[in-house]
Amino acid sequence: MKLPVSTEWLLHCTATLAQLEPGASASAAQLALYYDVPAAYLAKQLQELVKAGVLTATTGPRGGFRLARPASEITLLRIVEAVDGTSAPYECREIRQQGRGALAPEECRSICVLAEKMAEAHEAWRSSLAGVSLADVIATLPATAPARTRSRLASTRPS
Amino acid sequence: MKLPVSTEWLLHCTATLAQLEPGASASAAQLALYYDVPAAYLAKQLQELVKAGVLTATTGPRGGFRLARPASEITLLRIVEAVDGTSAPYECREIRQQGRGALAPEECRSICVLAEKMAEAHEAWRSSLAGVSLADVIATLPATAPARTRSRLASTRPS
DNA sequence: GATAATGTACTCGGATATGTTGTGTCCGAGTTGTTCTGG
DNA sequence: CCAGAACAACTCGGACACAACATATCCGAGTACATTATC
Repeated sequence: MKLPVSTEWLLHCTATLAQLEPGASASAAQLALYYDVPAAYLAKQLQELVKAGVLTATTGPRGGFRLARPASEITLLRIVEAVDGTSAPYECREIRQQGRGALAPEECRSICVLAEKMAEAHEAWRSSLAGVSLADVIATLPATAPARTRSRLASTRPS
Repeated sequence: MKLPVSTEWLLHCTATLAQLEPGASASAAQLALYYDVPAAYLAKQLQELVKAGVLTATTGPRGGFRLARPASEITLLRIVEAVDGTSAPYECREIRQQGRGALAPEECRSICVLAEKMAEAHEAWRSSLAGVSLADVIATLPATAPARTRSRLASTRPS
């Protein structure tokens, strides 16, 4: 069970975008320089966030990505699931109905206990992440952080 | 973020072993037939559980695997982590200290907020699984289940 | 008949191929801001 | 000086290789039981 490395990139990138002035945007190249990560791959992942409705993208000069919603409405869960997918890590394939020990179908009307417990654990994980928004994350930073972030990010803009 | 398919196999296999009489054991080949899964691969994974101290193995005829501890002391977390490893799915690589936006080391004395929240979510997941033991799982089964499991499992023994 | 040696069948354990998914890269379509030319 | 058109640079978006891990398989080392021969 391992999350893609790009998960960290996108969590930080969205947190960075949340510190921009309303209406401002940053390009994939800018963010890649800001964190020293592969630009093309980062762009590919940012597109996933666009599809998930977390970000919006504008093409052309001065374009880039920005938050599609207020930071307070974007949870860490939305971001993580946009990158990694919404499927649960444990997938019940009903092996209790296979092989010599196969149970009768009528005995399997209720969900397998093991699958249920694994699903509960996954839900606990989801709830934990759903309880934290980007606004919460920004709130923990020093008051001077957003201004510095904007300044340093602007220095990565070409020309 | 995806758990190996063998996770389901081993959860069911350990639950099956928990239904055996004290001292009895089942071989990898038996369990493979019982659930209709690849025997060699299942054996490989069962070895991981032995290394993790969840099971003990005895070689030779009438040998096989059995629980190394009482079922009440074996949590689902132990089993899952024995199969998949104990490392957290989110690995913080401190990208906040890289690139143009790199923070000063003295600003990074405390853990990154994002890494902290991801770790909390993982801990919620672990706690959920740590709260369920094999004994709890067995307790939810009908009272007639263990006897039937033993009977069907015995039918997979060779000769 | 009891005992000891022998053989056999079964068991785990580790070393070895293959497929799928994450990782990384590249190039093309589209849009915006700029520049140049003509009125 | 102003307006319009052409240009150029920057942007996203999707299509194309590479690598690592899960999956699947095989064969060898070791052990306990059953058998057999001997005393």
